[in-house]
This record gives sequence, structure tokens and C-alpha cells, in this order.
Amino acid sequence: MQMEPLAKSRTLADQAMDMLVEAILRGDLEPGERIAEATLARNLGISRGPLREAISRLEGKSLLVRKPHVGVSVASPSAGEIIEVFQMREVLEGLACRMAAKQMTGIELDRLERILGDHSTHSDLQDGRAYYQSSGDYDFHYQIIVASRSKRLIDTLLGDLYQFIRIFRYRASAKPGRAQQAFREHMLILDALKARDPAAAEAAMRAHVARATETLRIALQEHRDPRDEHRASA
Amino acid sequence: MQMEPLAKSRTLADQAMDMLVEAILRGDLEPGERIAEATLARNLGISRGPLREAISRLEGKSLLVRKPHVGVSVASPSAGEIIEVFQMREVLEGLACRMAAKQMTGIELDRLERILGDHSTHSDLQDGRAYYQSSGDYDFHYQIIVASRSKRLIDTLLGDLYQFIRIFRYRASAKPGRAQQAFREHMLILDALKARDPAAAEAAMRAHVARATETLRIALQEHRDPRDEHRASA
DNA sequence: GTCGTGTCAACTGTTGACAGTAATTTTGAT
DNA sequence: ATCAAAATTACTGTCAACAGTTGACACGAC
Repeated sequence: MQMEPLAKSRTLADQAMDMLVEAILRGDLEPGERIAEATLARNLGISRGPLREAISRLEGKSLLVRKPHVGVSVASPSAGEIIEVFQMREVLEGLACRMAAKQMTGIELDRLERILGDHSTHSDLQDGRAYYQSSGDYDFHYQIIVASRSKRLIDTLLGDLYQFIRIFRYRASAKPGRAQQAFREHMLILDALKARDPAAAEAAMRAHVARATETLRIALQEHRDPRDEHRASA
Repeated sequence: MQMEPLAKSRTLADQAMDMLVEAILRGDLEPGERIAEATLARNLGISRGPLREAISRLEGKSLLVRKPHVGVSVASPSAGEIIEVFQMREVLEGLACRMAAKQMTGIELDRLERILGDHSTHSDLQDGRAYYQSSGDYDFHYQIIVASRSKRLIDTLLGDLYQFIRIFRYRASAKPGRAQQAFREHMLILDALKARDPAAAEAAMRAHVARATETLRIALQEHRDPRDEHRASA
């Protein structure tokens, strides 16, 4: 019999990293907020070494930024940078969807259809906003991304990029009616996948994410970020 | 009078990181090779702390991989993973090219045209292979990526992804005649950019990178990687 | 009152030593 | 000779203390 070690030899730095990401996601650490190493390490019951290591790794993923001899702080991307990330997500998820169309199994397609079926009967959908911006939308995209079978793509979209996006609660900025529209777009994507039409699947996914980006852009313009002023005007 | 700080407060960890990347690019550290922290730190004249920090950052960028309690080693992606990165590059550079088409200045277009002009008269081009796989091709893509004005896109394509790709010298695997074809493809891209046609520019760039990927795929099949066997067969 | 300078405290950057784990070698039995 | 188990070794993971830099504050000159 062969089994995985229960605790995968998780090092303190690993735990500290997870804990940091959690804290940022939960909102305990706000974007731009500085992190005092010594204090945080004491609170976690570890020394500064492993904590610094966790910080360095997140720094490599641009979730944290460090100013030499000053300190690390949670990344605080401007509205423009968030849009940039969404644009990248558009083409990358398009790619994932194209690949998924080629190699998705029947079982995976069924699962996707079932997820969408659950959505349609879910009460939140009728209500409007919340659902698509929380787990429902996530599940749909998640399944497709995993179906791409591309290790790097999965890591990027489900790991780095997704966490980066999730930090900033701009999900809340969905417009009323966006949920229903998104649901219809999901249907179109599913159709293309079932038809095993890579080009159509990619186009449908790109259109879907592009619309979400557009909605986001409008929402962001309402609470402007001064850092974007200098490059607007075009 | 305004001036840059002389030495940008570069920390030992920063220098160690650059040094590591350099060493990997130069080939001093081969893919899969393990890194002995203590030894390397001594050779660099620093202690293990900053070195570990540099390692952690590169770990976050998946240039190095760490196995707990065993050690770090240079990432050694399988042929399949390299193809995956190229596929991501295809859509991301396509995006960059689309954005560049919208906002490139006349000066930038001139510079690009000049680069291409240099290429056409460059002796290596007539010879065949080497040129496009070295700095020439890089310059062309570099200019377009920068012209996208997207901070994240530039970081990803010119930083993380590019270094990752560069580590593995599969550039050498270009086929004879590929250089001339690539040159023609560059011309098409430039045409679309000059016409300020975003869709055409994106399509042209995607086609260009897709062809390079295909060439690479063929070259990689010759020296197979055993790790890809299980997922082949399709 | 404003500007510039000097001092100070708090924090980060770095170090060397210790503890713990995984691989290797050695030893012993079959 | 082959294999298994135990001891050794070499490395990583972790810690606590030291050194250096930064930004703030107070003081003094203009």
C-alpha cells in the first residue's frame, strides 16, 4: 500500500506563505499595507527566517513588493494594472478553452453541464449579482482551465493570477443583470466545447472575459485611482 | 538637476538573484542540477541567508524548484511543458501586438522598421539559422512588447517567461530556412502595425509564434523526453 | 516661520550556529 | 553474495543576535 504523507513535510515557510495569502484574501492585510516582519513573526510563533522566505516567494509572484531597507507591503495595483491582468486573463483563458475543446472527456463535459444546470436553478441567479462573482462562476472557469491539461496554464490562471485578482474585491462591482448575461455566455461556451470546436470555444471564452473586463473597467472609473491619471487622456 | 541614485541600494539578495539567473543563462548551472546552498554561498562570499532569499524569489517564478529537506534544483521542464510555455507566449504576444497596434507612436514604428531593415541586409540572414534565434529576433519582439505599454505584460513576457524560455537552448533547434520565413512573418506583422489594425496585428503575431512553436515541437521530438511518454499517444 | 542639520530609534539586511531530516554507507544476518 | 537494518554524514530548516540603513524628530541657523 502506498500513501501520501499526511502533512507533506510542510515547512514553516510553506505554512507562513499560505497564511499570508489567506490573510490577504480575508482582508486582514489590505493592499498597500506594510508588513512588520518582527511583529508578524512573533504573532505566528516563528522566527523571521521562514517568514522572510515566504515573503520572498510571494514577492517573486508580485503579490508583495519590497522596497530595500524600508519593508514589504501588499501589492496595491492601480486600476490600470488590474485591467492589464484581466486582459491577460482573457487571452490565457481563451487558450485554455481552446485546448479544453480538443481534449475534454465526456465525463468532464457532463460535469460542466451539471454545474451550469445547478446555476440555472440557483436562487441567487434570479436575484442578480452575487452568485456569478463568487464560487459559481469560479467553478465553471475552474473546470475548463483544468481540462486544458496544461500544467503551466493551470498554475498561472488558478494560482498566481487568480490570487492576484482575488485580492482586490472588485468582484463586488458587478452590475445588476450581469449575472444573467454571464450565464448566457457560459452556455455559449459550453455549446462550443460540446461541439469540440476549438476556435469557437476560444472566441466564446474571450468574449466572455472581455465583457467582464469591460464591466470592471466601468466600475473602476467610478472610484478612480490617482496613479492612472498621467496615462489617461488617450 | 535630477539624478538617479548611484547604487540603487542593491541588497546582497538582489545581487545573488541576478547572479543565479546569469549562471543559469550562461549554462554554468544546468537544468535539473542541484544547488548546494552552503557551497554556493561560500563561493559568492555571502552567507546562506541572502542566498536563500534569492532562491525563494526565483522559486516563486518557477525558475527553481525546491523539494523540502532535499534541496533546490534548476527547473527542468519536460518538452511538453516547454511547448506549453510557448503556447502561452503565443497568445500573450498576440495581445501585446494588438495593444501595440493601437498605441504605437510614429517613432516606435520607425525604429521597428529600421530593425527589420538591418535584418534584411545582415549577412547571417542569408546564411540561414543563427540570426533569428539570437538577438535579432529578440529585438523585434522586444520593441513590440514594450510598445504594448502594459506593465504586467512586459514583466511577464520580457522577465519571467523569457528567462524561462531562454534557459533551455532550444533556440539552436531552428530549421534551415526558418530564418527567412520568420523574416517574412515579421514583415507581415509590421504591415499590420503600420496599418494600425489591431486584429490583423494580433493574428499575424500569433501565426508567427505558432509557427516557431511548431518548428520547436518537431525539433523536440527528435530528442525525446521520457517524462512526456505517458501523455503522448494522442 | 522656514529651511537645513544632526541625532536617534526602529526596522531591515546579514550572519553564524544549532536542530532535524533525508540520503548514504556500513554492518550484520541469511 | 544479497538484502535489511542501523549508524553516519551531509545537507536543509530554523533560530537568535549583530550590523547597517532609513525615516522621523528635535534642535538650531537664517
